[in-house]
Amino acid sequence: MPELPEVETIKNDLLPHVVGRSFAEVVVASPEVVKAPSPEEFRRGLRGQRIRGLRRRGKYLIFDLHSGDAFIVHLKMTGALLINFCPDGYRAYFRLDHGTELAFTDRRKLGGLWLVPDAEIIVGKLGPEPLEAGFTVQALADMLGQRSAPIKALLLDQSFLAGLGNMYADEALFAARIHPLTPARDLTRARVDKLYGAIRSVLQAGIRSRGASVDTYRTPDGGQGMAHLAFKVAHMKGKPCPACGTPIERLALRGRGAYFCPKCQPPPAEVTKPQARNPKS
DNA sequence: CCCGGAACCTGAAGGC
DNA sequence: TGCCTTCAGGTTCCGG
Repeated sequence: MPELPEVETIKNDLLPHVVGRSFAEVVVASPEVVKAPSPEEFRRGLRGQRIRGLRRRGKYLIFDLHSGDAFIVHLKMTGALLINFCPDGYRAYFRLDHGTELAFTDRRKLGGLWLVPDAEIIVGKLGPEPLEAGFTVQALADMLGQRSAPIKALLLDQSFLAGLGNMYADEALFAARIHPLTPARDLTRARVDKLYGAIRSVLQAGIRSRGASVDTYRTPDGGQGMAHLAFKVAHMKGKPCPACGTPIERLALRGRGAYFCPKCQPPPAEVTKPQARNPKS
């Protein structure tokens, strides 16, 4: 499940192979992965274009082209970009002018490819980058403001903050000792400070470990990341909390699994006693 | 504007 | 053994 550290790793690995190259051949094997324009316009429009740069924004991978167009990839859950290796069942295939081959694979076909005249059409609505200098602890405090949504729902909202996904959100909340259902506006400033540091440190650790290879995540050379080996709560239901030994619990939040330690991350008051709300009293 | 839930997609895993 | 349900979750859309 590529989140910020996984996409950052892929970007860094691909960078030396693609910058300055141009697309010599474009094959779309699964038309449904091309989101814009039409698959045929995409194929014709991308062919011949030269790559000026490659960057990451949130979980999007952006190939900036000399024409000003942008070729954008989102891997969603099961997508991968492989270099010089094209497995059966690939969704799209790209050959660059010096012979480098790129294959886009995506078992579940949730991922997407775009060719747009301006990258901002796709990434313009994303929130701030958590690892950039402009994202300060005061900025986070201001963003949380009077929001009543559960803190974890906000952390997963890409227009709120770009790049965190389910795994790293759970890890950051554990590191900051915050229950995932805590209303954002109920966080004390001390908690916001801890959360800010936790978000940045779990993402930086994830990048250093080349991402987390749960499910089908692969680096462009087909290798795996090691970040999941350091996870403390994500996907650890029933396993002992590394801090206190209490079994990790899972609750459903917005259709996602939220993993947390019930002792280290005590629930907010309203969640503790839902049955106290009795109309007949 | 804000919030929550469903849908999309496919394969693995668990329960009975 | 086999069938059924649940889980996995990034994003978008819809309804209150």
